[in-house]
This record gives sequence, C-alpha cells and structure tokens, in this order.
Amino acid sequence: MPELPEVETIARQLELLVAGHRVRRLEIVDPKLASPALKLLRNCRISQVMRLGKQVVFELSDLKGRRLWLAVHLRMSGRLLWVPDTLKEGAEHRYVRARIVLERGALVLDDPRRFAVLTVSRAVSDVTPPGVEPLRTEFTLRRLAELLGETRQPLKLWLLRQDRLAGIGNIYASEILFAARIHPRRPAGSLSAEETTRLQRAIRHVLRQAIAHCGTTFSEFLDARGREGGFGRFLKVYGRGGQPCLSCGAAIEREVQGQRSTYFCPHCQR
DNA sequence: ACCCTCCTGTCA
DNA sequence: TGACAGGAGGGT
Repeated sequence: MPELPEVETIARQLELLVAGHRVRRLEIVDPKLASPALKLLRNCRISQVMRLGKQVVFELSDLKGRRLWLAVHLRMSGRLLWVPDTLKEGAEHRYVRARIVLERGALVLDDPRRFAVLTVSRAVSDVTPPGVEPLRTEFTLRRLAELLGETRQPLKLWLLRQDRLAGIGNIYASEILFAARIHPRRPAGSLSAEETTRLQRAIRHVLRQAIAHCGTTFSEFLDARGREGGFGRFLKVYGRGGQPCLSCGAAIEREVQGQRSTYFCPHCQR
C-alpha cells in the first residue's frame, strides 16, 4: 500500500520517536517473517530511521559498535505503528505480524495480507533499491532522459519499475502522468524534450506535495501514529473513473495495465 | 505484455 | 460470487 510519500511520512515520524532507543527483543508472530538474522538486532541501538525506496530503514549499531540495517517493506497492506508502553494495542492492531520491542514502547508491524517483508543485513547495499531516488539531487532531467532511453514499455508501467526510479507506486504513477499531461500508454522512450521536462517536474512536485500532506489514505494507510494521510483530497485522477476531470470536465477513464488500474483524462493526456 | 502467486479483506 | 486492493517476483 504505501508508496514513497507514505513511507517517508512513517520514517520521519519514527526518527523522532525511536532514534537512540535500544532493541530489547523481537517478537515474530507470523512465522513467515522469521529469519536467523533477526536475532542480530537484540540489544542494538537505533541510530537513524530513513526511507530507501518504499522501505522504512533503521540504521542500528550493536554492542561492539558495528552497524546493522533493518529494512521494513510494507508492500500492499502493512503498517508500522509506534505503540508507547503507556498505550494499549487497539483496533488498528488486529493483524500484528511482528513486534520490535524497544525501551519505552514497541514498533508493531500490522499487516492483514501478510505481504510485508523484514530484511536484516550488515551491508546497507542489501537494503538499497537499485533505482534512482527521485527526490535526490541526482535525479536530474538528464538522468531521467538517460533512464527512459529507447524503451518501448508504456510509461505508466515504466514508472512502477523500482530498478529505474525507486518509490513510485500505483497511485502516484497515475497522478504524476496527469500532472505531466502525458498519456499512460505512451512508450517511455518516445517523449519529446518538453514532455521529459514536464515529467521530471511532475514526479518531484507530486511526491513533494504528497509528503507535505503526510501521504494518501485511499482505503487503509495509517502513519506511525495511526493517523490517515491528508493527500487523498488532492488526488486528481486515481480512483476517479467516470468522474469529471477537474481541469477540463471530460470523464476520467480507468484502464488496466499490467493487471493494475490506471486512471487518466483522455482529453488532457495525449 | 500477458498470466499467476503470495495473502486476506471489502464491496457491489 | 466475483472483482478488486498503495507491491513484487516468477513464468510464458
């Protein structure tokens, strides 16, 4: 469920809540999540919380000062919720799959569909997605043009490729293409210089705006504090099939690409 | 570019 | 009952 802006929201909140805290123990509720490396986390201190692609990544150091990385990928339905010792787990914790128990509370992984994944490694490269981070300075117009290259893949599907750009998912792919006024089925490598410029700006603008509003709750996203994201009311096309385009009034279309819904305005996006 | 799979829940 | 769901990896 969570894409870059939602994961960024969670990581920023957790950085304030748990940086400096020590891991007392791990409770793996869903055996699917068990892995031998998880044991390494015990007694480690969290030095930093960040986002890499769509993962919440914890940088930790063990008693010998060696660094360790824990990545939480929430996939479709996962939530990473901070539950301080002063509070009880509630209705938003119906599907607890794991707990990372710290000194003053626990990080609870709640995930109905059980797709979430935990990765522990001594090498940060193991938890770093291969794609370019679109909000970093290295994501320039030139870089985007290089990445697009000559590929004939439909642009919407290309935007979902984590080995090209890290962090864009199904909601923001549609929103970005609407903002850039480009049709989702256009071959990725066929954009003019002007369209490439619009796309580069739209990617950064849409993601930044969504972060500013703490992400999008379409049906079930909750941040680390259990609150919904505020970007939903700014969605211009996602989930609006049949409704009028906010820009021109034409009916928003829904189309399936790669077994996933794409929403776009047939008039504004050519 | 298509299909299916991993899961479970919700909605028409 | 069937379609669909913010993800991703596998196989044709």
